[in-house]
Amino acid sequence: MTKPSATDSPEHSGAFRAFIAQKGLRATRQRMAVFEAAKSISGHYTAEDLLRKARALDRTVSRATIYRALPLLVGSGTVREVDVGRDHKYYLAEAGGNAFQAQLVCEGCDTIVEVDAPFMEWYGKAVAAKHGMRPISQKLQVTALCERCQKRRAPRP
Amino acid sequence: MTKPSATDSPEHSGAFRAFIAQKGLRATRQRMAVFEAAKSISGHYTAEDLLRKARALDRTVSRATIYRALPLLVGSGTVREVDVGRDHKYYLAEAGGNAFQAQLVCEGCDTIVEVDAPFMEWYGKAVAAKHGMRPISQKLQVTALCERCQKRRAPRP
DNA sequence: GTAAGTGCAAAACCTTTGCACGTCG
DNA sequence: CGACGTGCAAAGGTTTTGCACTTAC
Repeated sequence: MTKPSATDSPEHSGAFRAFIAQKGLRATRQRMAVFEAAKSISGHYTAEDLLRKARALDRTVSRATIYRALPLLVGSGTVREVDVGRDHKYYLAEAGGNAFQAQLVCEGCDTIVEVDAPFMEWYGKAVAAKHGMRPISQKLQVTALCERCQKRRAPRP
Repeated sequence: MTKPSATDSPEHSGAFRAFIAQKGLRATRQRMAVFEAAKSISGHYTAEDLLRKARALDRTVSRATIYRALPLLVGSGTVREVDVGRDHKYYLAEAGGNAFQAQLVCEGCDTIVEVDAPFMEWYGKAVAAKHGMRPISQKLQVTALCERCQKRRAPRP
């Protein structure tokens, strides 16, 4: 049943290798381990999660290397950074389609749901333009309670 | 020319006094100084800014008191918290009209512009409902470059 | 060979918290 | 008086950084 997963396809690192080469950087063992780890995690994860995964591939990966590699992963489009104002940032493997996405965050369990919201992109650009500003990025975040958390916690008397 | 400002009207603290009394808390000298300071600052400010202003009114106000008072100011509707993912949070005296506002943030100088975006509120609620979640709050943030920063920094070769 | 990269540990940074003392009601 | 509030300073927790050693190219 398990059809060949894309996770272990070595050629997937091509774009990333090209990105770092073009910047005059080096494809070190640790860097590539972080890259592979980042691609292998599904859903949102923290820097600490990534460290664990990367260490499973290469024991020598340190926390500093994770934090130094993350901007490269983001810059190369491998990973997206998701900051929902929690104590730590989240990261997410970038899907193929680059549709603009909003984040639905459950206040009870911190679960994050990515939601396509193409209209937001248009709206954000319009707002920036109206103020004479050149738009760079936009972010819509909806805090809510998921079904499970609605039942678990009474909304307070 | 200077028409009587609302800043020094003592009765403006009424709502805040009622809020803390209703919670069984006390209207201490320091707490009220922080309140007055918060109302006197126009535009966005940090906790540190607030500390300076409050100390100008009452030298005994400490940083801890600022951080302990801020949730009360927010809870009473005196102040709005604005978190745009920078190193520190910003605060803003709550205006009368409670229209939903988006934040336009200049990436170059960190200036924040509040923009009315009532449609966003509706949109956020709809997104949450579509996923069976009960909406609590939403936040739209547009990162951009203001005119001055567009000229100052070349977009990098 | 040499400049970039790495691990380690300490630093940085805003914010929170423990404690003993003050003070509002 | 007694609980709530305060100042001080130290702790917290993620991310960054300085330094000497490695390593990719």
